[in-house]
Amino acid sequence: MSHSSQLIASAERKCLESGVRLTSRRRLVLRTLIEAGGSISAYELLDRCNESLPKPMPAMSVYRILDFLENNSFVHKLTSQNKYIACEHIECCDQHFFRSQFLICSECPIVREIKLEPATYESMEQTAATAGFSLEGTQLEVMGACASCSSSESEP
Amino acid sequence: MSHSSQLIASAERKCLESGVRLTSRRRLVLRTLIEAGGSISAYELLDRCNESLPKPMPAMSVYRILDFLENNSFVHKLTSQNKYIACEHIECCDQHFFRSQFLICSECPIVREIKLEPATYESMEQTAATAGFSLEGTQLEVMGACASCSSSESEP
DNA sequence: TTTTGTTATGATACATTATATCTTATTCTG
DNA sequence: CAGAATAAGATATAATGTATCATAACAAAA
Repeated sequence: MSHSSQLIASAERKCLESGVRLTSRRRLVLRTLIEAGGSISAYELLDRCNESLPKPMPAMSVYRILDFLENNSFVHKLTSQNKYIACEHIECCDQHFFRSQFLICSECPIVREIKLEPATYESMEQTAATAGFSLEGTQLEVMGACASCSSSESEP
Repeated sequence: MSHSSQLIASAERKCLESGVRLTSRRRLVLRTLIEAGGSISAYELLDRCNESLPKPMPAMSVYRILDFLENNSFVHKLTSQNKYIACEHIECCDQHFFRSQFLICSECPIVREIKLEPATYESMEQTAATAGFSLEGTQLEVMGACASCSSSESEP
């Protein structure tokens, strides 16, 4: 069973549990995004989906489906990039019980979703409090160089 | 002297020092953004600028000018919002010597730019390192409720 | 001070990202 | 099956941002 099929199966299970429908369109969008292996734009995703459809789907559908997939934590929007990425925790026992931090490589398409350390979050929270702000379900997006890009940085 | 004039004067001084030109268009855009008192979109900014111009300026100009103002640290782009905001440190002795954290109120247009605590940054850096990422000049944008919105939260 | 090069802006077209809205199809429920 | 609810299609348009070529303003050298 391929990696993506396994993830789709998990998503399927979660949908059943929560009583929402993972229709064939939604499955296609999710699978296509998973197989993209990184973040892509909604229109890029649309194009790739349409390659496997006899009749192209309108852009509106992709946005609606992305909405659904986001609400069900199968997909995240990288707001700083206007791109979308499959959640790295589709197979986790439960929905996200922690906050995410996205490490976005500025050289290549790699994006890693990692757990935002509670200590980091708490210290941000405290700083915010000094300005009278109380943070809300924060998704952190930070730029950087991934392992392979930072090692090949100074090559010919 | 009004608050915005004071800031413009500081910007003027900094430009002189670094040998770049704060032209009248650029001054207008900066002043308009300062007077907006919060974050606004490029087109909103364009419209407001055009109100004080005999002949409207094209959108392209605003984007170019925003580029200039960003490069000179007079303005920041809130990438998660596709909006722009005047820097809160235009009057500081020097260019940004620290990283910024933007606290964006999800209820009202208030945005506060505060210093990202080095400890917070370092702990993020460390977490990132476990995924092989090295962070690059990170601007943090987080959502929350500002002081006045969080206090009036449960009112009629 | 004219000429020349650089920087800034104008003008125009277009690309990209996203939403509104009305209609049709599909699926669920009684 | 009827009717309700949900999902998807179709179409139009809004919002955000960039490419590119032409012109204007300014600065520095001749």
